[in-house]
Amino acid sequence: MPHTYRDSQGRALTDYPRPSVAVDTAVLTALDGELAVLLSSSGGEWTLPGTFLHEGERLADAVLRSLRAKVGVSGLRPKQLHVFDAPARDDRGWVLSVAHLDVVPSDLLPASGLFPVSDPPTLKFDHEQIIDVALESLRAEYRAAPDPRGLVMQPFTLSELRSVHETVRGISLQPDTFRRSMMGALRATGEVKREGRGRPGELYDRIATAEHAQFAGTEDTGR
Amino acid sequence: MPHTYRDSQGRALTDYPRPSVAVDTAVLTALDGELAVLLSSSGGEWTLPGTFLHEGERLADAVLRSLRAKVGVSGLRPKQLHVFDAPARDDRGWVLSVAHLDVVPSDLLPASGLFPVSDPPTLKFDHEQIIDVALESLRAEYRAAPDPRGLVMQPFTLSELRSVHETVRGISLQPDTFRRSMMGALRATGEVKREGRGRPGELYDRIATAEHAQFAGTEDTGR
DNA sequence: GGAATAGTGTCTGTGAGACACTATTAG
DNA sequence: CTAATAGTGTCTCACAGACACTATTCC
Repeated sequence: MPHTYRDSQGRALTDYPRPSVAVDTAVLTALDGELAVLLSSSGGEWTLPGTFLHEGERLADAVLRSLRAKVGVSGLRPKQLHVFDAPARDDRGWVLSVAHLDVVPSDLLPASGLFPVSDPPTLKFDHEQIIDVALESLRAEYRAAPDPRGLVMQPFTLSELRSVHETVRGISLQPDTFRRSMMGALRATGEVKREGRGRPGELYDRIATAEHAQFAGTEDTGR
Repeated sequence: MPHTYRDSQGRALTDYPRPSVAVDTAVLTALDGELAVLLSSSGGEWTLPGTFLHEGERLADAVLRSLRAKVGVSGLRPKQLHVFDAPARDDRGWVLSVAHLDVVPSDLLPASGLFPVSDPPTLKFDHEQIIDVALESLRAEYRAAPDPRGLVMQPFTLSELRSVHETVRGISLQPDTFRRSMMGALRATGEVKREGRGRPGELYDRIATAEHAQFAGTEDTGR
């Protein structure tokens, strides 16, 4: 049994007031050409899925636990975003919230809990702010790599990849510029995808060792 | 007196185990053409200045309090970086640390506590990691604006500004490219600075309304 | 004058952005 | 054939990077 630490006044750390620490996660996904966020409703109010941090637990593990419990999804990659610390942000008491982002293909999520990020319901606490930060973070990730969160099944055509980028960034992109900006980070499989009319698209994989692709993108102004 | 919240098991938030929450701050400054970090030594070990979060206190205020107490500086702008949450990171118990960055002109700091970031002493906890994150964050800020942290006294010449950028980024920059990249975010005062030999430099202010200056910079390869 | 520092003219290469063109499929 | 989708050629513009030049000061 380890000794309990005592400070110069002979008090243990637990003799001082401590906050509760929660994790709250913006689970984002692409649905019908729009980004959607997963919400749960408790007591007539909408919130992001979250939980309190347990003793000896990592923040990322608390996120995974809360998602398994509330949504039944696992195997994700939580990314820590920001600590929300306004003393009165939670009416239950002194609660810090460590906001996280995670991304899941929409078919693993319950459709009933998904709301478009462009028009979510009113949320409790500071959860609307969390969604804003998560959105900005996700967009930054997709500016830097072809599909860092695995929203497209490999292999994919450039149309499919572009469609995901348009969804994530909320704008339409020019096919030619998009193609050229991505090619450096993709590997051709040699296969093609025949589907419907038109010339079949070539299929690509992401290059694993990707310090690549400073993709900046181009808004399609609709000429 | 407000009611204490009780959950479905009739327990208050404080009936569950909670971590202590600390703030630790990498206070960076420019000293002798190098970035330096402020360290304090307690019990033969070097650490970043930090403190425990008090009840009802904002994280940023805890940072300011710790810097006033340990360094006697105030009026800074702490930026939250990341939560370090390894359960065993602090041998005193379960302590989360919210890492922060702050930047202070070196003449306000005790020279005895300043160490070059390129070669710091061995630090306790995960504080070396905090310095790394802080460095990256500071460099990103200086890539985006002329002097976001006020390391140069206004008005300044382009030489002075460039010198600060070279210090922050740890490389030397070409005067011509640097000048052109900065001009869009500066306002000429019409004054000049006469000092020593050579043509006097024109003096500039930062443009306050700065959504400006996507400065990327140029390493001087030493032709 | 010479040395030192500040600032400009201008060429080159790269890459985003845009538009028009060619290529390959289904029907 | 036409319609539809995929992909390329190439022009323009902006800008980083580089080098050489001019400008203004002190000594």
